Amino acid sequence: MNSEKIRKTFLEFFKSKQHEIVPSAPMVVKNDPTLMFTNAGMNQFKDLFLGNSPIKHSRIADTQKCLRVSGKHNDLEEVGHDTYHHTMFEMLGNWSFGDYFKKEAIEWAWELLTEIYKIDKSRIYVTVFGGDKEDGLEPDNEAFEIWSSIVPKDRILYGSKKDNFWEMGDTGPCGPCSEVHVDIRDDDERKKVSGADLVNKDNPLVIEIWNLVFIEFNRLADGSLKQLPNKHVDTGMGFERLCMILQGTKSNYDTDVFQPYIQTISKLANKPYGKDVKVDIAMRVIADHLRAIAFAIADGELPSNNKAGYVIRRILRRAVRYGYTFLEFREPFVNKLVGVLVEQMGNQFTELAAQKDLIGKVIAEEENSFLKTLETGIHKFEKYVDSHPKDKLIDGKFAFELFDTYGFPIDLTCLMAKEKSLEVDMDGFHIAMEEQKNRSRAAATLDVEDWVVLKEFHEDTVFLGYETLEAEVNPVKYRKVKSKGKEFYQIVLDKTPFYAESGGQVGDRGVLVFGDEKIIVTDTQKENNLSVHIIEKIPTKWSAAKAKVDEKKRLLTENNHSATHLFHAALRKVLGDHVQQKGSLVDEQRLRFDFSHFSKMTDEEIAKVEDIVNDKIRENIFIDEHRDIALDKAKAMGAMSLFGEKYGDTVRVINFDKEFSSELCGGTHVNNTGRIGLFKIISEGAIAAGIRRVEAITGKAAEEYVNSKIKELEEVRQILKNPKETVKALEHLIEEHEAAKKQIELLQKEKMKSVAVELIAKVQNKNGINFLAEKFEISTQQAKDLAFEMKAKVESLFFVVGNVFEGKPGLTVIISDDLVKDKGLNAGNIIRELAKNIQGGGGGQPFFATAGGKDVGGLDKALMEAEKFLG
RNA sequence: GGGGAAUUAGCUCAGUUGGCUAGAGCGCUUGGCUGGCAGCCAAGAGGUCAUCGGUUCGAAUCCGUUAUUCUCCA
Repeated sequence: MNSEKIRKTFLEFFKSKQHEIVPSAPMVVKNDPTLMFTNAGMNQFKDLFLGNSPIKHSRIADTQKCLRVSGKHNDLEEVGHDTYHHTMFEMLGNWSFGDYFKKEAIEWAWELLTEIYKIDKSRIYVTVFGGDKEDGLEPDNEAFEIWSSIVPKDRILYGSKKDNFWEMGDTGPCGPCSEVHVDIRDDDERKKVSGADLVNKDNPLVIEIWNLVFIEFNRLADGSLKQLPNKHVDTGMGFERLCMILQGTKSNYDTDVFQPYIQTISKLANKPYGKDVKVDIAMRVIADHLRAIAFAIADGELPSNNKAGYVIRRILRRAVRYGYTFLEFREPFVNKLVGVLVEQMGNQFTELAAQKDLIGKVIAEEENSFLKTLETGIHKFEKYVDSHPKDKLIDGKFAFELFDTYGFPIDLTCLMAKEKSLEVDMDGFHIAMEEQKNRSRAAATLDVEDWVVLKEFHEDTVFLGYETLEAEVNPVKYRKVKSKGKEFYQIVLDKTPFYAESGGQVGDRGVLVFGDEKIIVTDTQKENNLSVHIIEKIPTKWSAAKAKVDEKKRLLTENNHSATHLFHAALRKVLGDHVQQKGSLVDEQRLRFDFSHFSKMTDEEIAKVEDIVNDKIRENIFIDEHRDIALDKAKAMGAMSLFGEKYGDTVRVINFDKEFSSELCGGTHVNNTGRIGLFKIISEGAIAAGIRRVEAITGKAAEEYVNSKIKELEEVRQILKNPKETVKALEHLIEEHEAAKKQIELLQKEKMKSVAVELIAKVQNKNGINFLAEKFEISTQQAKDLAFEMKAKVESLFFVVGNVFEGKPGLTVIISDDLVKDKGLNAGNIIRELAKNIQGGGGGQPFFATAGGKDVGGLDKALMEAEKFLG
């Protein structure tokens, strides 16, 4: 059975059991401060488990693209070394929200695996939760009973809290789970050791494929467990492992999911797969990481230097590093695999096919920049080795500096050390690393207390902000958050006029009035589906409240948001349909829009886009808003949707002239475009390969901007005495200025030359030294020129220049090379002595030194004194 | 969120304890030579040493600010 069929079979099976099949949520998570990437199938249903959102379908199944690289589930360093861990993987899952529980979940799992997929029953082992004293939990005998009616008791094992009690995070929904393991060893191996002894022992051939979680508790911040009102089922089956079992291979990487990449890599590297362990690992790492990076980019997460973008960068670099070290790639290569990836997965995940060029380009750019980083690291390393010729051990601190500051991988440092018969002090490295970790941990304490519930409420907060900026509302729950010594509260309301930050539009500010007490709302944010108002203090007495949004800020923000839609549409008209939104920020001051496009926008293109947008503004188009339209229908109507954005079953469509601009959008907008007033682009630039960023302003801000530019130009024109052609006049002026500057420099040098000629006559020969000490009214730079001029003209010269410039005395000493060598004269030492006379200090090299001082009166004395150094 | 670094000619980068008349290679301009794969030789142009402020007689160099970028950790 090929992988595509396996996936389809799973979804059809659960459809036949009355499950709603939903699409995969984006792999990159937005609106959740605790999570950067989807790391389990249940992520997109978190709000359902927590009771923050109402349940629409009580039975759901899907395949979810997941990424596990950081946080609780961290598999990154394992990937590639074994045959069954991945960064990016698909998780097949079925869910019950307060519907069926253990019995159906277990029976259906068994039916699908043995009846449909026809896995050999004798190879299956299952585990159930064995209880935990600390949490006061009994063994899960219920699950044991259900299983024992299906499988022999000797293949049902009790497991520990670690393996059989599933938790979402430090707090949140959790419960006992039951895992299904399959033993795919050869028969003679199976005879020697029972599979039961190898379950959960990290044996690559006795593996967990399906985890059935029975969620019935909520873990609170104090560590205690609270029974949930409803019981849920949450299951997850690793798609790649399932393919391995059904295709009879011994490694996930030998299935049709990964083989196409490995074969292409093998061809590019000109090395076979399966002959050398290290080469094989490298190929697996690259095949795995390629998928993770490409999916992330397709979801709109570009490699960058912080947060989620940085995680993507690190994954890519890990792939390049393995290719560099073990496959001897010296040129970018990962990007060459994108074509195979699109062929392989483009059908199921259309976002890949649609953005093939962009993905390839971004990866190639990243590879190049990392190869450059490696080069700098090698440079630093060699410099270190050269300056420590006697050492046999490379300082751990230096190795850490290379790693920490220049991003040079530690294993490469070790490798290069080995080539020079050196060793790296790994203990020192690890100590430095530990210090770094402690520092970061100490700084990252975020203390979130449990919610205090004021009113039982399990619906989504009703958003009133499309119609009104003021409303009577009821508080539902609140909690205290401590971060970096600052304390604030988050509060949830049953309904609210406050817009919570999302879709690029910033959150509203305003006030909540409880009785006669005013509480300021500093921001409104979204945590998954929850609208959270940030307040600095809670009211002394809880009651219904009057919510008022800061109107000025909101209206200005709306101007910019609507302008963003017009701009997006105009961009596609001018540049083409390859333009995809890659990021957007809209606040009361400006709008920022990132989009895919492969070259700099020309001045003409920018002008044209501005023109179209301003035309549309003047057309005074009324907003055409559709709420609660089915997603399919909205797309069929031609509304633009974004890759990497999570949409519900029903969406909101915003049209400004539906032939021109139609977008799926939850944000707030102007009633008609005329209110925007004026649209003006103020900057255009690149932020990554293939991604451009434009910033623009609207309304009064745009007017003020244009006026200030005009005023500036007027001022320039006035200064230039109102010429006919301002630009030409200015160019001419600058040219003249440059020429004049050169001329002055030249003249000064000339002048010093002629001064030097006159001075030659004054030079006195004493003890074979041509000596002269004179005072001038010249600048320090001129004194320098004069000194060097004399040095070129007079042999065996010892020349002291005293100068006064801007009221300050200065001294310059120059000595011919032969005197420095033969007589041991040292200008640096001499000037230190002389400078005392002018209350200054100085220094330089043996043949040339300068000094400055404060006392002009001492200059003559200093010049007199110079003579005593003649010896 | 916390730490470490970088920013010098069009490009890639040197520049030691504060004082080298701010440098190298590549590129560019001009002239000359030369049938040979990055031709050779000579001359030359090109710099707000990221920014603003401070310390100092003197700052590319030391201290602080801002901006941008890199990098590690969370």
